[in-house]
Amino acid sequence: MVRGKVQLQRIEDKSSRQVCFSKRKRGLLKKAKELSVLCDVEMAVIIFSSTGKLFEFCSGNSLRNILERYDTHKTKSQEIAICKNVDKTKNHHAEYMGPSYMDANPLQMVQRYFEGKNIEQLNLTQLIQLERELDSTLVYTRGRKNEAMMKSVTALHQKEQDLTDENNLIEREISAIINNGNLASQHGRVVEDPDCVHPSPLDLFHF
Amino acid sequence: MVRGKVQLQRIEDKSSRQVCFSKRKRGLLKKAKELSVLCDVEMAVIIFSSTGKLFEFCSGNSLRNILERYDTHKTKSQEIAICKNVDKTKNHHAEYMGPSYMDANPLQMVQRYFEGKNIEQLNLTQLIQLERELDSTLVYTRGRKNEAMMKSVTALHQKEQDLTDENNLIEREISAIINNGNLASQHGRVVEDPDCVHPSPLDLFHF
DNA sequence: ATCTATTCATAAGA
DNA sequence: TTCTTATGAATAGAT
Repeated sequence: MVRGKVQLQRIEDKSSRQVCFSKRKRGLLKKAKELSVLCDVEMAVIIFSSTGKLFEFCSGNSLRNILERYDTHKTKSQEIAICKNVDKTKNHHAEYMGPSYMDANPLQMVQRYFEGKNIEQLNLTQLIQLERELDSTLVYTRGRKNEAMMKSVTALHQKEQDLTDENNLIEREISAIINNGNLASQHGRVVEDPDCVHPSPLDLFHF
Repeated sequence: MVRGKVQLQRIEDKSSRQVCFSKRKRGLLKKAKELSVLCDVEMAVIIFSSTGKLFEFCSGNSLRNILERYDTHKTKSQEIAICKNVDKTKNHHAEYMGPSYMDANPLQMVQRYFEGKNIEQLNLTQLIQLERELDSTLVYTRGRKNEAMMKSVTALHQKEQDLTDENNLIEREISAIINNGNLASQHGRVVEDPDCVHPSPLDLFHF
């Protein structure tokens, strides 16, 4: 940006690139801190240098918290949209199922699993095992969820196809009726009112 | 930073703060892009405005990938080494604890949570919710595990220090004994066999 | 690492 | 919100 502005492309010389990284990283982290303080926002910056070293900044005291908030935000906004669509089409999915097991806090699930034992009391070996199991279960659940979503999508496509076929059929029937009507008119020499336009078959459907 | 430099503190006027946020966010994201391109680094920026809106930047095409790399970086390298040490040194952690809750298949946990309902029978809405809850629980469990690991490490360091001190003490005692022995030999004019070398004090310990 | 000529970012005002 | 502008900041290249 100085003494002849630089092009926005990878600096090929390794040493210059390293120097530039060092300077600009400092600048960026400074700007990040300023933004978070001046404007009172929650934010995180994660940088992996080309040598694999990690640099980070976060506004509060826990980057992990921000990542969790990010996850929540992302999953919520996505899933709400998907849920809405799915539930609109297949709303027997959204039927009332008695007291929802889902209302429990996630931790309550673990505690129930450990038959009331508080997670704080588990030792390291137990925690490692629990982590591994939660991970597998999460992976499995994701798989099931994706499968369920794919089924929904397939079902929707099928429904779409069926409706399209039905529409075509009806359209053809209507055309036939109209044509018969025209033939009948012509045969009976009935003069048509020019202002009276036959509606297109498609106009019969409300979109 | 201009027309009288600003103080690094929260801008109290809401409107000014909003304007500042908008401008500086743009600037920061631009700088982030420049850094990632010029210096060819992997990076992510996550910003939540005070109104809760999410803004993000990432160098590649998936912020999620970067977050995973972040997790890996933070946990794996540390924990593998720690796990080995911990279970070797404090293996009362691995002691038998009666019928292990951990022996259950991860899925059994979920099924117990759903009171016997098979996960295959859950609908999409339930699966999405379950996924979210497992995710939170996993994050929480990881946090607890890391905490436990850090405690173990601290304890190990202390133990290491204690052992080192003890070794030094013993070493000094042995040296003293050997020196006394040498003095005695010289006084009694006993001819030493040159092939018979006194072992170093350290050789008394098996590593 | 330090210096300096430039370009960049942006606070304030319109 | 957007534009303009004066000025402080950032930084590429040199040392």
